[in-house]
Amino acid sequence: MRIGQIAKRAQVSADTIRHYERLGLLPNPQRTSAGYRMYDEAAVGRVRLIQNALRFGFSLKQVGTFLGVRRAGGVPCRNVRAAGALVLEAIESQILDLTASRDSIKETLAKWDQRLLETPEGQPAHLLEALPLTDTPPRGSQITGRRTGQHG
Amino acid sequence: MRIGQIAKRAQVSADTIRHYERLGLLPNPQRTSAGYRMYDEAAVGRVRLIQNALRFGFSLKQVGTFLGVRRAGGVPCRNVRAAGALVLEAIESQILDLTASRDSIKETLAKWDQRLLETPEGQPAHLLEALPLTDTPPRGSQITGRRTGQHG
DNA sequence: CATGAGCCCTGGAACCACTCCAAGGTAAAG
DNA sequence: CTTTACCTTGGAGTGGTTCCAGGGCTCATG
Repeated sequence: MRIGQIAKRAQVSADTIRHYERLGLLPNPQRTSAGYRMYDEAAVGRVRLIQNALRFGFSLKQVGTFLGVRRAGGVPCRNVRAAGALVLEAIESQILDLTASRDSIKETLAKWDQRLLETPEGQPAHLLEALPLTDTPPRGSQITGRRTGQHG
Repeated sequence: MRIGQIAKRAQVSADTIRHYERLGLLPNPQRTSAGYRMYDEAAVGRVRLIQNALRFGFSLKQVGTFLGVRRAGGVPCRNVRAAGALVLEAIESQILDLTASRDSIKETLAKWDQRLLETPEGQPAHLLEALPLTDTPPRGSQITGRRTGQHG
């Protein structure tokens, strides 16, 4: 199979497969005389494994580490389990953060609507100045780049 | 004030301020003869406004648009309000996604623990293969790069 | 054989909001 | 004069793709 076939079967783009290869997550495939990548069935499984791990919340780097251990004859399962626990923690704290954000945003929108009612059309209502104040330093993003989950 | 002062007062790094300037979100400041940027009080407010807008969930690009309208003598408030509604929608759908993810992750971890119990130490438990299946295409990330919220 | 459609190749830029770096200049204190 | 702390610039890095230009290949039809 050529890259397009594999891509279709694994529900990713051909670019994504080449990307994984560049990062060393997929072994270098055989090539035709024209330089085309040629894959076998097992390749679909490897791509899907990576996708599943990403959806779970692992980073490509982590997946690469696990796969590296495995290729070296090791058994990464304990590491995988530990990393999974961290993913869960991160998600839970994100949910808390987002929930708090949502509440604050709702309040802000309500405040804005009132302000807009009190402001004649064409006049500035200064909504941006009415944003909640910065009272905590904006340290550390924690979003690891999760994709839309079909986790459940 | 020099850039470091402004940065400290607005709780951001000097790099961030230069970044905003590069993007046109902050006006080009006056310079000393040595080329140092010099700011007045109002600059702190401008930086904080941007930070507040980011925390709310707007992108720098959006903030730039709003500020551009304003600088052109316009009144972006209606646009700001509409964009705010979209931010709320996005956050709510993220919360739903993350909650579903969390549940699935918990299940997966439980499955893994059982598997690990049944697997002799040093043997592969194949946790990665036991990840939930890819049944939906992984289209579209939606994470807009939100930072840790102190929204409430 | 020529043409076109559809696939493939490579290396690199783009996304976002920064962050960090090198390599150098400046200011103020001891 | 030295040290320390600040400042300057342009550019690269983060993550997980996606998209692009500019070219080559394959196969089917005219």
